[in-house]
Amino acid sequence: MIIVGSVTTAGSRSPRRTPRRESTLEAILDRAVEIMADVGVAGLTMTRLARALSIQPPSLYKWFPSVLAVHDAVFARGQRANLAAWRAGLEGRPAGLEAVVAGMTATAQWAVTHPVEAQLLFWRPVPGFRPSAAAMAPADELVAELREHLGTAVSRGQLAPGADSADGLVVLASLHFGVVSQHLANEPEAAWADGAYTRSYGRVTELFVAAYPPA
Amino acid sequence: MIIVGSVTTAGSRSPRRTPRRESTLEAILDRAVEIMADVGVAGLTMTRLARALSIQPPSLYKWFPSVLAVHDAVFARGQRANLAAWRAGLEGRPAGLEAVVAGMTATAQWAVTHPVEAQLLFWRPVPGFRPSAAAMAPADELVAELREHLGTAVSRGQLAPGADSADGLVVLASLHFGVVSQHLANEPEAAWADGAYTRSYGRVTELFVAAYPPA
DNA sequence: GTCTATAGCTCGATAGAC
DNA sequence: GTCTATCGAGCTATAGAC
Repeated sequence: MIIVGSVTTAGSRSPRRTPRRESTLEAILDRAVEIMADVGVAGLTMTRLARALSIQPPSLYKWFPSVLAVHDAVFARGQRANLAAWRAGLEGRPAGLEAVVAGMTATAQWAVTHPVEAQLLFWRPVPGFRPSAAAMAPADELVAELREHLGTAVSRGQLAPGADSADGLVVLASLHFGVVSQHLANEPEAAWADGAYTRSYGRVTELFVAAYPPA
Repeated sequence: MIIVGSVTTAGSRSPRRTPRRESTLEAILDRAVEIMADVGVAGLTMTRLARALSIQPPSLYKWFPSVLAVHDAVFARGQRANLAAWRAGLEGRPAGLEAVVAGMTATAQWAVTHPVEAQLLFWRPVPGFRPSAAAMAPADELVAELREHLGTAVSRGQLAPGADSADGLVVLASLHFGVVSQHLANEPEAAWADGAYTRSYGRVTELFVAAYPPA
């Protein structure tokens, strides 16, 4: 009775989502992230995870059908958290450019404080791992909301037309992930306020406005 | 008699660098890169490498003392090639901004056409692998030359003062690696002219000029 | 849902013959 | 500088008792 794999048995009458089960799963994923922080994102194994949980490896297969399913679950939880950070960041901000700036900054800060998840989400460091469509869904939502706010910014004259096009997203993503990637690769230990790259994150939005200057 | 490891025995009278030996080493590294392309940068193993070379794993230890030494050799060769690409790119260009643009574009193109080496050089995808100082040396040279050209650009009034500061390098690196990282993570198969990110690489330098506009 | 036992594989690396 | 043989370890995953 596996509920975490990509295929779930429709119509099963087994209890799938009890609070108890949910919190156990969370604890397992917490440990998995700790291990990835220790030995690298690609270094997670069922044996190591079991050892960290003080259980035997076969017991893990009651929760996850394979080690890649664990990766997928960490990935999915990371995407949900990143989306939540984005939404929390723009909460209370007026729609448009201000919301974009606040939201992007919030996701950048989330990435910096969650380097393991960020590597898993934004690079491809694990051979053989392809995130499931369900795990990717929050990312699609985030992009849709971002694009909506960019459209608002354009219609309010805060950005030039085209800022909300596919091209504009490419520019914004390059600027954003440029800072995040450089931080993760070169000074992952540094805090947001201390990192050479993160410290100047504000330039990301400044330069994006420079790329799409309002009339 | 290992010559590839980080420690070399000074004063040995054995032939260290015959052309024959050199070309064998190149062939081994070529295969290593092929394997990394297949199974991921972190998926290189001595066993797989030996299999690809149609030799037995113990034979490999005559050339490399460990699998991490192979990683280091691929890394070192990549850094040398990247530096060569940079220098070839700015050859014949006038010193200053034009040279910076040409050189950066050339290294970006090198990275896109050598995704395996680029991942190894610019991310940290292999648990336990730390490049040796010798392998890093070409990167330091490149940065020094880049900084020199930025200084020239400033003194010629092509960029605002500060473009050649540590801060300016941070901005330029973020812009540059933003495009490269997004390309490698999202559309590594796409050619330079076809990729959504690489196609607009020209914006990198445009935006850098926007960040440090001449008076 | 935990365990023991185990199959079957791959791995890094070494010893030592040729 | 190639090989065979081998050690000791790690790994994924399954079978089946409790």
